[in-house]
Amino acid sequence: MADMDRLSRDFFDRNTVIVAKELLGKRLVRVEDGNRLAGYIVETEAYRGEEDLGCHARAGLTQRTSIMYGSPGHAYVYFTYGMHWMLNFVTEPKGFPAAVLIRGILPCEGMDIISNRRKGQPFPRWADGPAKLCQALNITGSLNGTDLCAPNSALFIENGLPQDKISNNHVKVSSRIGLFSVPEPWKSIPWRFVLQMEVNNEPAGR
DNA sequence: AGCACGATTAACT
DNA sequence: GTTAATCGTGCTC
Repeated sequence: MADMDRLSRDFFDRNTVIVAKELLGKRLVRVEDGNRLAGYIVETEAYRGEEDLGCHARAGLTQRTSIMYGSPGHAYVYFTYGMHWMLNFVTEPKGFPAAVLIRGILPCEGMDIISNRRKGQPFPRWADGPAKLCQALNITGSLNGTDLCAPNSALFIENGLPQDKISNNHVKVSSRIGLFSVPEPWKSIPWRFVLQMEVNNEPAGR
């Protein structure tokens, strides 16, 4: 039953760092024109609260950050560097601004569409970056605010790999990427999680 | 109104 | 390793 596989709001309504780690191995699903595009989440980062000077919420409540102050289980999609979209999931109770940045997925469904959008790149590197996966799954600002827990949502998460099947030995923890002018301790806080997967050089099931 | 910079990527030396 | 591409956001004047 695919619907029982979908993560509910309770999953996101927890400490952001725990959610970021437990999102590893889950399956991100994008429904577009009736097609399922999907991939296993392999890299995440936690951004947590106004005191986290790496988090957009350091600026307080603004039009852009308001989604992070809302209910957990919604998509926060923002535009940066004049050309790239980034996908995040809002976490923690309403009123506390926090989100998990999805930094990489391993595509597993909709391979033809994804590979066409990522021309020139070899599998499994079609979506190994926060902007790359948004391009691969056609995620833009129109999906900002999407409720991941609503029926018929264009974006949601499925259980994917069972949590107890992911050994801590396969999860690499490090500081977050790209925070050049962010002061310590936020610059080095170990809130990045990477799932080390064994991957063939060819997509499965083709 | 103007400015500096960004949770990046691809292409280059 | 270095750099251009390219524009929304938040801050200062």
